Amino acid sequence: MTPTNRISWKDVRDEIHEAILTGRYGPGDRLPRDADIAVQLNCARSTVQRAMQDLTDSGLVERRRKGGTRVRPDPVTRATFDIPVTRREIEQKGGRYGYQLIHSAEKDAPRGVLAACEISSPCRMQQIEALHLSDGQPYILEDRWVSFETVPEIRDLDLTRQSANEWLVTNKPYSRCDLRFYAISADDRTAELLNTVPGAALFVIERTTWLDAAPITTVKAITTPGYHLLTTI
Amino acid sequence: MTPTNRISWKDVRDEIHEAILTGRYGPGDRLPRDADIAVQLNCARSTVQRAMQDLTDSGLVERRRKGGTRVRPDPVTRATFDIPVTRREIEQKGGRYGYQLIHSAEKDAPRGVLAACEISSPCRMQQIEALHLSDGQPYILEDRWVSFETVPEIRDLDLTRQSANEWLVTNKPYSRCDLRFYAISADDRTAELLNTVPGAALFVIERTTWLDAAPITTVKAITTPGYHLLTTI
DNA sequence: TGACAAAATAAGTAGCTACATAATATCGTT
DNA sequence: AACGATATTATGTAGCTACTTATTTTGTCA
Repeated sequence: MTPTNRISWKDVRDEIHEAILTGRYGPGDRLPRDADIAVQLNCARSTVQRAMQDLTDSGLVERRRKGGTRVRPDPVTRATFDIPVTRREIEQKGGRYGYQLIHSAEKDAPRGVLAACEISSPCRMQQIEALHLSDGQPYILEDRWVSFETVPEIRDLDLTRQSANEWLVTNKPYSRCDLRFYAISADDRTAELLNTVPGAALFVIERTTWLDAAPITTVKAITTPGYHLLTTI
Repeated sequence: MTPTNRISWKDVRDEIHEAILTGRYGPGDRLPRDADIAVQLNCARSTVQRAMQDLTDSGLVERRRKGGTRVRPDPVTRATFDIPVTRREIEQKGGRYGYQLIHSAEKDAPRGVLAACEISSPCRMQQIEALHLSDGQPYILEDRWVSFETVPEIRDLDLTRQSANEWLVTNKPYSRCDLRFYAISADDRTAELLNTVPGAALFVIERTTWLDAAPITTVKAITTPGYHLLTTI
């Protein structure tokens, strides 16, 4: 008998979450200590600990040694996004993926790129412009700069067949990644490449990756009008 | 003697991460089972478990019972964003916060709002338009719809002094939150309110919150030109 | 009163055991 | 060979103990 009357850490988490939702604990309030909650809910402290860790990760509570656990006084909305390889993103939406290299050349990295990579001295990098297509229509225009130092192979890669996006992601794992989201107005050239009108509002995903302190690549992914980025549920 | 030669789960995580970075395990490869790693690194299986959980959360590996652990074959960039209350966001950037109610009235919720709230039948809601200012300059224009059913108090609130953003966040915790990011072109009215030119590209953060199945509010936060959203490090 | 040292406290971490659960692998039967 | 029942396996979870660490509180002395 006794059909799993054990309580799971998710139960504990939901219980506490519920108590915050119903206002039993408001922003800034201190929660009972783990050990007391454990006794009250008849479970082990480690179970409460796991539940609390989850609530901390989701930004709902703050924990400090000796200070105890309290509901965050300045609630934040914490959201997680998954940004897949562009090919997969298009295929998952049911589109037929297409790829087109526009341009690839060695150049002096401009100021903005150096800043994104957090390097101060001038530097030559490989600039790659490419278009990702869904069902033949432009989907994302990527403007990428790749560091020779971290990715020497980039000189000899055939980027007409495989995108740098895909090659890098499978061959150059990173230890740090910064993302920036913003909007730009399409200039004439961008508009033409993306098959839209100059001045159109475009959503931009900018990403820089590093291996330890060394920058790998920085890329500006300019999306077509109507592009929405959603939280992963 | 023996000055903490115990190995931490973060050490284990970094060790495995390192092994993936250096290519010892590539996308799709299967890692040794937890127990073996534990023996190899001379720690308990629970320590390896914790490390693996962290690597799973960051999207680097996949774990399946009996199937074992493998490096994700389709690597994703997983990013976390914190979106604070607008007042705090402005203050943290060193700006002086200002707030201005533009308009508040009961209305039939339009299609888009109903869709965002995932409700099918027509519904009356409170529409609130307000402007958040930084150092007297427009910063974010918010177009908000609040459900009477979940938030009956909204009828009697004085929104000329306190923003709905702030009131809701401290008084109506949510159990679910969806976010959408995209870009729009400023129409004449938006441009005037945000003190910019019609056609300017604006970054939009749209957010809908629920308490269980019941929608609380959906809000379109239209930012001023130049707004960037960064990952939290 | 103020400053500093010592004690107390609550979370964090590591280790162990035991059992649950979900996949997969195996084997026997038709 | 195809199928289904069964065994095996690797991760998931819960409980316990012991110890560590950061932080606050208390206490003592100048």
